[in-house]
Amino acid sequence: MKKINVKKGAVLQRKGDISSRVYLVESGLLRSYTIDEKGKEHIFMFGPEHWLVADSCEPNTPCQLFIDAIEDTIINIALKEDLLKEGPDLNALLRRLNTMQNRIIMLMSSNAKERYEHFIKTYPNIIQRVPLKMVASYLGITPEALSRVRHDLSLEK
Amino acid sequence: MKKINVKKGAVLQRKGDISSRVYLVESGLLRSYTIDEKGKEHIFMFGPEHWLVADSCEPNTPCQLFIDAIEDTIINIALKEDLLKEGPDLNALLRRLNTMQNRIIMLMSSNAKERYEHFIKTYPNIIQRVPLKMVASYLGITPEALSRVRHDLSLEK
DNA sequence: CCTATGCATTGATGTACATCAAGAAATGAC
DNA sequence: GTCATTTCTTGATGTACATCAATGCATAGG
Repeated sequence: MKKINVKKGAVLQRKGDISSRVYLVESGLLRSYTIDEKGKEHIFMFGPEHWLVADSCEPNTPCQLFIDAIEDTIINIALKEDLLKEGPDLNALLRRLNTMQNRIIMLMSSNAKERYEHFIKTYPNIIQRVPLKMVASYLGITPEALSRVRHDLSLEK
Repeated sequence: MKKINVKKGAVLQRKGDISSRVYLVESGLLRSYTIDEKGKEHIFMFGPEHWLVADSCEPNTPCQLFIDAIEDTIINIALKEDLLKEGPDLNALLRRLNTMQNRIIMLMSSNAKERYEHFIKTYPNIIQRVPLKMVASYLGITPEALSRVRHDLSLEK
């Protein structure tokens, strides 16, 4: 468990790396994302303070995710093996499963506006800290679409 | 850990239930799915033999998923608490996280045809066992769209 | 301070997929 | 076997969102 400081923009892990590192965010903000064959970027998750950020790849297989810092960030680095040995935080694991389950359901059942409203409710503090185009990438829509959703919502009030 | 037989069509769990049961499939096929506010059904996952099927809801909160049997199925039922106590299968948990991560990436980056091809590659044995409309529901597209994807693919060869 | 780069917005157009509707084929009940 | 129900396909139309392009605003670097 090694504590380090990373500067905004620093890349901790690249797609294709073989790594079983896990990053526990103490302060700041990480993000994990992938780049598909068409060159498009998709944010998998944001990692604000107290979140665990990691690629859930199998041991000794190439990672699918890039991980980098959106803000200057202080992280604790651990290895999956070590976490597993010392008895991992099972509740954290369950919570993570739950988060991912919600995400999948949302991606399958919601349109752009619903996704945005859900995001705002679930992560009210993230929206002020990242450019909107990253929010769009997380939601699975384009920045243009997000801009229009926000415009429409502002009219409704 | 109780072993039971369930008939095709039997419902093991409903959305809104408070349940921390986990179903280990010995033979047969389960499915978990949700029904959204618009009344549309979305299959979250299929559970063929040796899979673990469960709602990843937090303890004592209502489930989001229905779980039922697509075929006559033999399952072992356990409680999450018990599994946690006796040291859960961590590798299975990691594999599950990986599966869900892949699903999220797929939903964000792939079109209907790519999703279908990915499904065929990943679950080659499921496709013969379920109606295509369930495959469509799993992929997040309509049965009509799936039918056309399959038609186009058959022409390509 | 000025300029370059990235970000957000807006409009015009394109497209993948949804929806609706009808018919054919398969499946199941009796 | 026959009838009813569900499933699958095909066509016509609709729509949410993507894409492309232009412009105004910030922000950062020299």
